[in-house]
Amino acid sequence: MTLRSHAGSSARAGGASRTAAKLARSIPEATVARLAVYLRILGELAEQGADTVSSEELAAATGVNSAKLRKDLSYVGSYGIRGVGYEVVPLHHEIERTLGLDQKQAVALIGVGNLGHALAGYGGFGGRGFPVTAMFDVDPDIVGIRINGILVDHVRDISAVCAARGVTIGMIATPGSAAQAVCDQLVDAGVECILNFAPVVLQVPDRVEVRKVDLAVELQILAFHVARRRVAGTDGSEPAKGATNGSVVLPR
Amino acid sequence: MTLRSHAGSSARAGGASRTAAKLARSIPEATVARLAVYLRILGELAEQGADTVSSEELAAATGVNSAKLRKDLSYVGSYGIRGVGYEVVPLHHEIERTLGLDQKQAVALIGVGNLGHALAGYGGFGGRGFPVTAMFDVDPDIVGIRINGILVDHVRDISAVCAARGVTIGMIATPGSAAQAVCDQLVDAGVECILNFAPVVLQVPDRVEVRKVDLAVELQILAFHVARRRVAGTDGSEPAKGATNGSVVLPR
DNA sequence: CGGTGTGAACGTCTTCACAGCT
DNA sequence: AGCTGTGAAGACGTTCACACCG
Repeated sequence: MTLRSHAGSSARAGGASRTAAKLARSIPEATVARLAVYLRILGELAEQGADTVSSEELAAATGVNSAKLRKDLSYVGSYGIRGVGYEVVPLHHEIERTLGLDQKQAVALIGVGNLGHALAGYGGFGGRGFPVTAMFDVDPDIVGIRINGILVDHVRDISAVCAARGVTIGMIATPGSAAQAVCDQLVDAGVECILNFAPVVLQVPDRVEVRKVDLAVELQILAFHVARRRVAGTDGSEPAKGATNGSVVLPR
Repeated sequence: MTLRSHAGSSARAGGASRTAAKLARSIPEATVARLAVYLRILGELAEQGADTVSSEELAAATGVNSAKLRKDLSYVGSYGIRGVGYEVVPLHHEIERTLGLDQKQAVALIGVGNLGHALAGYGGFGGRGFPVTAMFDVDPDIVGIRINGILVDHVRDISAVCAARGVTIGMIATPGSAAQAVCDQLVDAGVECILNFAPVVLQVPDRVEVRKVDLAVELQILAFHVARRRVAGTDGSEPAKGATNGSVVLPR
């Protein structure tokens, strides 16, 4: 079986999308990530009773430029009214459908240590269509307890439990040393999407999608920017409105 | 003061890099993120006593293709030996210097709830040049306790304490409703880099760099891929080795 | 010969600018 | 008149392929 490895902070590695490329509309990965952000703001606007938003307003609230926002929304369809803006509720609904959030995804959490506890308690999951449906650990003090009503099972039962409960997404929050073995079991259970918090590059078959969240990497990227400012900065010169290239000046 | 907002999952919004663009070497943001990954693997290789690695080997271990890896490394300088590979220790050292990791960064953590606790206990920080030097919360049960030897202060003292301890990076792990106020105080204290875990788009002055880690967004992106497979997938057709465009086929 | 370093080609994402609808 | 939707242009990042060096 061909293996594909995954790296980078929150990076995708590639995959499908050759089949039937012309038949269906195709959405850039970058757009998908932003749609999720628009969705949250639209939800807030709906709660506040707003009927419509202009691309300019929604762009300001989500921190993107309005042309990009309009192009992003054009991928989900034409839900705007020219001269007026977008209808909040229909647009919200349509983005949800586009992201596939109308079907709930059962999530498994592996590793119930510090981070795992935090993830288990994170309200943004269950409340937003991602009920944590299974939990696993190896620590005998943790296996058998209940968190949010979910029994923590032993890691050795990952395949059986995940398959039985129809888990579609796995979150790995184990130490790095255990991550690959846990990942292999998830793959055995048929899980095809994995969110990896462990600081290792997982090897998975081509059909499995891995996203990585690497806290140390995030800090290192910020450290780079701090260092850059130390030398290049201090001059107070504004980078000119709208300067948005991703490059950066080296410390030396 | 001009405000700039930040959105997206782990996204940068733009900024500097117009000044002296030709004078210093310029590193793409995407490369910076990967350098941090190479660094970790190089550390492991060094521990195992490896002297040299080829681009092919290091690429396999970090999950990127070898051409990209060589190009990335060319930004830090020529530390490879043709016909042999890269010397592990000198390369490791040089990447550290390039990322600015030779100078330790004092980190402040705001919000010591579930996630905050996990972040405080995360070994990858202190051990890797990012000592958590200050912690803040509003909960009277938490203010005053010590975690890893660090006293948790009240959020109202953010500016004073951060300025006094030379904090350069702030991590916001508060509920969304508190995040902007906390962020404003960090900015007042002179902090210019912020890692935001709260599900809000922070408004900051141009000089401040924000990175966002949004767990709900990560899951939504994966959900999108699950939904995509449900319709387009199931055909088992391999996407052809090396297919790596970021596009994706819509559920409908 | 083997593997790095890099110009050039390619593809993707972003921005611009305006036609066209309400 | 105002704002969306989108082709076209531009910037950026990735991949290719090979010259060059050890």
